[in-house]
Amino acid sequence: MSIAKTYSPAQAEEKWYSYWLQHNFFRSVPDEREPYTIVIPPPNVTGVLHMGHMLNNTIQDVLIRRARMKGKNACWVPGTDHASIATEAKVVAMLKERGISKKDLTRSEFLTYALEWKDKYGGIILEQLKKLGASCDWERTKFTMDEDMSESVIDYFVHLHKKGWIYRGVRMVNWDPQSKTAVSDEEVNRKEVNQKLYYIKYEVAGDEERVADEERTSHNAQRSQSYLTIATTRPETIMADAAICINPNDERYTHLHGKKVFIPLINREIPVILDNYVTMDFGTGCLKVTPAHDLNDYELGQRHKLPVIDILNDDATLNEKAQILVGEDRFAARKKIAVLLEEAGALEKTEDYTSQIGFSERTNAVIEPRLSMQWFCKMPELAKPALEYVLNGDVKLIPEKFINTYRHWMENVRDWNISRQLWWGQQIPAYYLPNGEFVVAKTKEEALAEAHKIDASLTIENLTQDEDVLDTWFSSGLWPMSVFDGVRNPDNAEINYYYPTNDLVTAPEILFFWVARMIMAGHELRGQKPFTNVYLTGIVRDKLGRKMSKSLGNSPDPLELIEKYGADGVRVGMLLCSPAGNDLMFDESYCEQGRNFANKIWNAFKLVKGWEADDSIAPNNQVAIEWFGSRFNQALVDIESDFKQYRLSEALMTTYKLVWDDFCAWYLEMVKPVYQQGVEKQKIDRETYNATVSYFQDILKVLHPYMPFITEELWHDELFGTRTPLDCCIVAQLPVIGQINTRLVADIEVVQQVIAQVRNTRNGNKLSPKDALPLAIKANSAINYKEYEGVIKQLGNITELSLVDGAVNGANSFVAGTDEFFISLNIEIDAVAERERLEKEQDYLIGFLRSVNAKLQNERFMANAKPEIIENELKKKADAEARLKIVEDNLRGLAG
RNA sequence: GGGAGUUUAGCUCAGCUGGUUCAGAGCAUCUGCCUUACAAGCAGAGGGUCACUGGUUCGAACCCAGUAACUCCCA
Repeated sequence: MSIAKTYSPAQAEEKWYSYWLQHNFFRSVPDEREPYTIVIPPPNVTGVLHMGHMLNNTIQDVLIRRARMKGKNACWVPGTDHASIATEAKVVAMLKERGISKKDLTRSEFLTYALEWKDKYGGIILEQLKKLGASCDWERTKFTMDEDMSESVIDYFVHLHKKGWIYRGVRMVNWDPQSKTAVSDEEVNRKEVNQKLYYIKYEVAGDEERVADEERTSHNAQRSQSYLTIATTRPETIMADAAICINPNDERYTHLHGKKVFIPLINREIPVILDNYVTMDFGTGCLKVTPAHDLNDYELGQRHKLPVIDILNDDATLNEKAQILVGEDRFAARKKIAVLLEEAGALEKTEDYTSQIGFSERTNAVIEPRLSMQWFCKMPELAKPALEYVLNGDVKLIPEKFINTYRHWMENVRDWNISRQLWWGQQIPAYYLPNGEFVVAKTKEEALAEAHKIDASLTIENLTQDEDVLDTWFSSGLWPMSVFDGVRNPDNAEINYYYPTNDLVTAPEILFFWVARMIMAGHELRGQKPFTNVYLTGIVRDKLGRKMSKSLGNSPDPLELIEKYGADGVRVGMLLCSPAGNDLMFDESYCEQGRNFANKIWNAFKLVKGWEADDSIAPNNQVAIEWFGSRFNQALVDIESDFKQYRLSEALMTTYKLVWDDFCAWYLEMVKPVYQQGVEKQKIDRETYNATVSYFQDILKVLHPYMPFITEELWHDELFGTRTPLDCCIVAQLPVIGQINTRLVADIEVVQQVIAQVRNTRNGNKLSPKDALPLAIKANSAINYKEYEGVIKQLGNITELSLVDGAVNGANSFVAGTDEFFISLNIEIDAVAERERLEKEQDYLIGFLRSVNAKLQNERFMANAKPEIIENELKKKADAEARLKIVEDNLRGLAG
C-alpha cells in the first residue's frame, strides 16, 4: 500500500476530532487521580475567533493534553461570557434593522430577543475552537448568564452587601452616551486628541460704567477689570458653570476676590472663588468650574458647596437646563456656541491644543464625565489579600515582570463601579420601597421579608427592583468557582476536587479586570486562590509590529489558516513565535514551517513504513539505537524543564530538533537499509526494525500536545500493530526518562563533525556525494573510532576506514575534537588553499592560547576564580595546545 | 508628568549565579544537489562592535550609572 507523498490534514482533523468526542476523551469527572484543571477565559458571545484566541487556546490545549498524557485527570472547562455592553449594543443594532426600537420593548421582551441572538451567534467561537483541536470538556460548557451562574452572581452580591462592601452613591462616572451606561475606569481608553482651547470672556458684575471707560481708553481687553477670560476646551458646558475659580496667590486677579461674574449668552450670575487647585500659568489662570461635567470640578464644587447643574441628557444632548441649544448634541453644540460667543463678542480667541480624551473601550464613544447614582464595591478590603497571594508566590504570574504592574494596581485601586445601565446581565438584587429606601436580598420574597422590618404593611407589589445590571466582570470574577457550582454549593464534590485550578492562560490586558477579581472572589468566598499559575500571553501583532485589528485588516482569518496549513501546522506556527508575556510578531511563514514539519514527520513515517523485519539479517545498528535513545532521553529532560518554566516554544523547538535533526537526519540515515531492488518492502534486521518503530511511537507521544491530529492519525497505523478503540495517542502516557549514555552522545558529536568534514571535503573538491572515499584516522583522544565504523562509512560514504599513527602524506586533512583525519583523493590537493586554511586555524589557536595564558598568568585570576573555572582554563589550554601541534605538524607536512 | 519593560545575525527569539572553544537556535540568505521517505526536501556555507557612553571586576551580552530609540501601564 502506498501512502501519499504529502500529509493532507483536513481529513485527519475531521476524523480524529469526532473520534475523540465519541470516545469521551475530553470528559473529566472527579476520581482518585490527581486533577489538572484549566478554566477557559470565556470569550465574548459577540466575538469571532481571532489570532489572540488561537494563541491562547493553543497554549491551553498543549497544557491540558500534556497533563492528560501524564496521567492526570485533565479538565478544561469551556464557556462564554455575556459581555453586557457589547452584546446589548449588538442586539440593539439587530432590533434597529428589524425596525424595532429598544424603547418600545419591555425588559423581558428585550431579553427574549437578546437570548435569541445569543443562541444564534454566541456559540460560534466555541465551534471554531474545535477546528483548532481544543480538547475541552464540552459537556461542561458554561455561560455567565446560565441560571446557576447568575444565581451565584446574586449570592456574591448579597454576600458583599451584607459585609457592607457594596454601597450606592452619586459619583462622577465614565458615561458612555452611545450605550447609555457607565463604564469602569479600566474600560476607558485615553488618547491624545487635537482640540481647540476657547478663550471666553465673562463680564464682571457691577462694573458696567467702567467698561465704557476702559473701552475708550484701552484696547487691552485681557487687562480689563470688567471682564475676566477663561480658557476651556468645552465651551458648550459654560451654561453648567457654577463658579469661576482663581488661585488666591494670583496677583493679577486680586481685584476679583469676592466678585461675581455673568456667564455669557445666558447671563447667569456665578461667584468667583479662590482655590489653590488652579494652576496660575495654565490658560489664563481663571478656571470655569463645572461640577456636573468634570471630575476635578466636581471635587472643587464639593469643597466650595457649589450647586451642580447637569445640562446633558443621557445621550449627551443638551437639556433644558442649558437654556440655549437645547436638544443639540454636545459636539454640534460646541461648534454652534463658538459662533454665538463670537457674535456676542465674548470669544476672545481660539488656540490649537492637544489633550487626553477618554474613549469607551466598547463603543469608542467619547466618554462624558457624568454624575449619577451607581453601585460601588469597596476595593481595599478585597484587594489587600488578593495582592498577598501574588506577592508571596501562592499565585505565580508568568512572566514575573507582571508582579510589579499587579502590585501597583492593587495598591492604588479605587472603588469599583459595578452597575451598568443596561438590561442584558444580572439585575441588581436591590428592591426599593415606596419611600425610597431599599433592601438587598436574593429574591423578591426575601426582599419583602426584609422590607417588612421597615414597614410591615408592604406587599410584594410595593417593591421595585433596581433597573441596573451588574458589570460583566462581576460575574466572570466568579468563573473558576461558579463553573463547578462552588458559590451556591461551596462544599460540593466537584469544587472540592477541581478547585483551585492549576493554570490560567490569559492576556495581560485583563490582569486587573479579571485575574485580580478572581483572586479576590476566591479568597472572599473560599479563602482559596482560584489558580496557581497565570501564564500571560502577549498580543498578537503583524510582522510590522501593529496590533492585529479588524479595521487595519491585517489579521489573517484563523480558519483559513487552518485550511491552508492544517491545524497542527498553525498550532506549531503560533507557538514558534510566542515567548511568554512578550508580544509576538506573527507571520504566516511560521505556519508554513509548522506545515513543513508535519510533512517531515509524515515522510519519515513513510520511510519506516516501507520496511520489513527480516530475521536472516544480523543486527548491526546497536550504536545508532543506543545513541538515539540517549538523545531522546536528553530531550525529555530538557522538555520537562522547559514546561516547568512555561517555556512552551522552547520545548517545542527541542522537540522539533529531536525529530528533524536527531531522528530524521541522523538516526534514520544511520539505520536505513541500502536500497534493495525489486522488493516491495525493504528488508531490515528485526532489532533495528523494532527499535525504530518503538522510537517512532514515543516520538508521536512527545509531539502529540503540539500536533494532536497527525500524531493520532499515525498512531493508528498498522505499523504499530492492532489497537483497541480506546488505545489512542491522546491518552497514551508520555515516555518516562531513561538512561543517557553521555560518553556515546559526546563521541557521536565528534563523529558528526567528522562526517560533515568528509562531506565538506567532497564538496570543496567538486566531488559527487556518490564518490566513495577512504578515510584514515589518527586518534589522539580516547574515542574508539572502530566502534563507529559502520556509522561513519554509511553517512560519510567511506570505502575504507583505517587507523594510522602518523600523518598521511598528500592527503586532505582536517581535525575534529583533538583527532586527525586524512582523505586521500586521487586528485592533486590544492596546497595553497590547504596552507591558507591551516594558517588561519593556527592564527586563531595562537590568539586563543594567548588569552587563556593571560588568565592563567594573572595572579588575581588565580586567586579569585573558583577552582573549577581554573581547571577549565587549564583544559582549554591543553586542548588548544594539542590542536595547535596538529595544525603545525600538518603545515610542516605540506611544506615537505 | 509617574512607573515598568525592551534593545543580541536580515527576521523572530534563547543566553540561568559574571567564567565551557560563548556569542547561540529556528527561519530567511548563498552554493551544490530532483541522491528510491520528504524540493513542504538533502548536503554544505556565510552572517553579529550583544543600542550607545562610561564605570565596577582578574574577567562583562550579563552588574552599576548615564544617554538614545521603541513598547506598555497609570495620571
